[in-house]
Amino acid sequence: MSRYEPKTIESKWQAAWDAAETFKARRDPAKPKYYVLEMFPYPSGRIHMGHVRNYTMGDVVARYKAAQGFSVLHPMGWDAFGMPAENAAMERGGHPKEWTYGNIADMRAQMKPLGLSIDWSREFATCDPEYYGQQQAMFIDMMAKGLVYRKNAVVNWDPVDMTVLANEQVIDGKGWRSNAPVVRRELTQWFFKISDYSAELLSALDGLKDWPEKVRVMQANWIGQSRGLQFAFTTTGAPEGFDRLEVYTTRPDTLLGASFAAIAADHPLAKHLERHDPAVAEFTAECRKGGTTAEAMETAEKIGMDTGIRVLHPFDNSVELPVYIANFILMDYGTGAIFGCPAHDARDFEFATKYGLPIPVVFVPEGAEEADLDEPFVPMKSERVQYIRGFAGNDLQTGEDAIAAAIAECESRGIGRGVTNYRLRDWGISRQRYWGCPIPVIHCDACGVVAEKKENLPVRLPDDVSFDIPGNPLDRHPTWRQCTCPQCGADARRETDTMDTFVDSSWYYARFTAPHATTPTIAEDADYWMNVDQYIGGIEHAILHLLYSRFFARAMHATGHLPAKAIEPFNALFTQGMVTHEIYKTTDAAGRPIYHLPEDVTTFTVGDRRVTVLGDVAPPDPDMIPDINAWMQGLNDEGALVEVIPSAKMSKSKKNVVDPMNIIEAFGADTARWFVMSDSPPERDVEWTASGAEATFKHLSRVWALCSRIGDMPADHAGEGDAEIAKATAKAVDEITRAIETFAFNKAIAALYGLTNTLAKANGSTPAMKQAIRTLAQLMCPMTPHIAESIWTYQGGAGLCATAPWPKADPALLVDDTVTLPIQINGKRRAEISVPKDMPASEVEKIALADEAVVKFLAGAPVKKIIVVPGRIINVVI
RNA sequence: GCGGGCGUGGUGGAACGGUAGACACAAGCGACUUAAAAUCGCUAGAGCCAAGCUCGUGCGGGUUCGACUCCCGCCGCCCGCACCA
Repeated sequence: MSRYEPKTIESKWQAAWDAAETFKARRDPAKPKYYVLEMFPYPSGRIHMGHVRNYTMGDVVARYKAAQGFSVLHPMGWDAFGMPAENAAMERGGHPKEWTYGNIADMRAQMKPLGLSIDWSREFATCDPEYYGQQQAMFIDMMAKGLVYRKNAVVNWDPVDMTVLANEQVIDGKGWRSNAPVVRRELTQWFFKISDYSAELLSALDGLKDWPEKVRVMQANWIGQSRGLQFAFTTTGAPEGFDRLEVYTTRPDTLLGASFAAIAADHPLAKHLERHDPAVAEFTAECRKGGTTAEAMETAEKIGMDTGIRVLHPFDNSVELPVYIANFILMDYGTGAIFGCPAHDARDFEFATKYGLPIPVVFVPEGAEEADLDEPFVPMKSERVQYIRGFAGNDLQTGEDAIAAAIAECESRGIGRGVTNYRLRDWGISRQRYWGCPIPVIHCDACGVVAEKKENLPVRLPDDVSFDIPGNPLDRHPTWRQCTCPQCGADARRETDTMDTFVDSSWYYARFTAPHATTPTIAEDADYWMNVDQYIGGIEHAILHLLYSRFFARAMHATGHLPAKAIEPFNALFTQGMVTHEIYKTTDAAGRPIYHLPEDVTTFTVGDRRVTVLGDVAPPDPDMIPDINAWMQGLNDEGALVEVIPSAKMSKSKKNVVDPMNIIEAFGADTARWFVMSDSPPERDVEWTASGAEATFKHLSRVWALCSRIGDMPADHAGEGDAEIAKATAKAVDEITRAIETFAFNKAIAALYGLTNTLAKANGSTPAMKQAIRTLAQLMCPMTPHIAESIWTYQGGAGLCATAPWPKADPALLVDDTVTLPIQINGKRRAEISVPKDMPASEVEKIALADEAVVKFLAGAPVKKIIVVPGRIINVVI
């Protein structure tokens, strides 16, 4: 066996797998299926280390499951619509389509050398008309089911780029690209009725046992269920049509602490008032102005304006409360109107203090007397407090109990009703962009808004568009909008909004089960392959993508495109950590930071100091440096000394990136794959270090050398220790199997190091050594499939290692005949003994007490108690 | 503010309530070499320069024969949400 040359063997085995169609997913009723999916990439043009880590994890699972006898589906595609393609077209010319498909080709070419066990025959991009046409068909089905609707919504509008911006695209109140002040504008937008499923999306989280707790909690918070009372105040002095004011509260128990009511600036009453009163208009404009960012919200002062309108307290019509318009009331939560209870709500307290409103106390801490408050008293709802102004019992009780009693009491008095509210709002999917899935509807003067006929799908994006003028090219296309009404046949106009790209990624997992079908899915395929057994991706998609996918699967079931079992599409979810790297920084004369790529710096140790300098410099001879501080100061004065900032997510702007292609070029894919799986647990961040990558390559070279050495052994070499080798191998099989099952890839790799070290030191018989290294190859195969194939073949393994059944550990080899038991005296380890594994406890006890070291420690003291945990430990208490 | 998570050698990290620090990186020493690289071997939590002992998993308590692990209270860091009535 020659030297370890990853480049040669990796392309060789990739070709062999291709030729054998090793990874083609086949519907095989005789086998259990396993569907493993990594979140598909956006085709930016370059793969990065995060991709390598994500896809390697999926690949380990896929290859392992295949070896376990599952029929595996492991596909790959492209989340290909979206703004960057249009931005590129605006900046550099060209067409988003060419840019996108060019990037896909580039990225595919970068991914293939990783040797992933992907069924490439199922590949698609969401911008393929065959894909988005089926998405349009489902949109039409969803319209028919009432899951789609249009309404006016306030959006962030960029007046220069003439487009709607997402909240994340608004920076300091300005458009992220145009830098123009963003205006709030009301547009008619398309929505999916995800709110129909709020309760179910929440309750079904409990069933997702194999999802990270963190993600379930984040989703639950996002859906934001609350239970409260909705009721109407009677108003006085209000304009016609506003004689009642509906409010929602989660604290109806504090109703007798009400001192004012407040409405949002966008509340219908406020809007009515602003039309007739310039002062109100000025105030509501002020409310709307504030930034939408979190910090702006945080620091914004609470302001209000007394409308002069009064509401009557529902329990006592002689009590009148003023109605304010206030900037901290949100129109799209509850009813957009509240009653304020300053004593028990921080915001209401701040507001009441500012405007000199009364602060009536409803309850006090257990055992306390009523007193004026310097700050609001807001206990946990589970805390017991003494009610003073309760109306459903002035007892010592928890807020929870009081709220339930208050709702019941109000309902019986005919004041309002108990209501469950959700923060989750309907999903606005309209985008005024070109590079997205066209919404397949038609506007007809006679018939209104009508769905396109399915036989006319896909509604294709026109190719002849330009991006030299801001705005949506579909709007200004000379002919694309022209069409005929599917209902009456008259001339009509196409919708020019396209869908949010989150729609594209909300069902791609289902499409992979039948990627070329002329319907969105095919029942038999979806039935066989769904659900995704293991989904792997970044935590950044914990909320939106996963929640939308859960909704979409339900919508697909409701429209007949997925079986009932698939309404929760992802059985298990794993969120992997990031790949991080140190950041190398110097500063220019003006003190501005300059960042440097890892390959542009050199690090060495001088004494106990780690020094990083610019350039490819040879390490200095430590003896030549009499004064390290002076020497480093010198480097600093030259501008050569680099500041090392602790590891952070790889990002282009900080230049702390390592290009996977450079690593594959230098060390091969197996090294890259092994390294990203080693050391750190997969859910945590892993730090990429040059020395680590190099060390990995050295290790693989050692395995190669070991294989070579075993290959050179004479066939009749007897050696010794075959039993120990078999045991070590069995233990490794057991350990690695369990590690992979539990996503503890770092532990699997630690065990692989262990077995390799054992074999390197062993001197077994030739057949025993060959058997052991073949097993080692199989165990390595999920992480480093190429070198595994080479070793497997070289050592006489039959067929491909990738298709060989996973090794099983003989249980008899996993238990040792004798065990070493530590002996503790009063919980401190003092000695150890070796005993046969099934020796009765009483015998063990005797031997332990007779042990020389134990006798010495006991020094004749009486033994109070002795605990023998079989096979584990002995503890002597004196 | 609310919610979730984490704190172990120089570093990444192991450890069903049962020998803390597996495995690896970095480091040091040695062998081979004219030399270096590569390779191989050894050392390594801290302290008492050794056998051995003492102390050690953020801090303080508790439960237990026994606690990195479980419970209570602090401290620190990370992440998510955030004017949600």
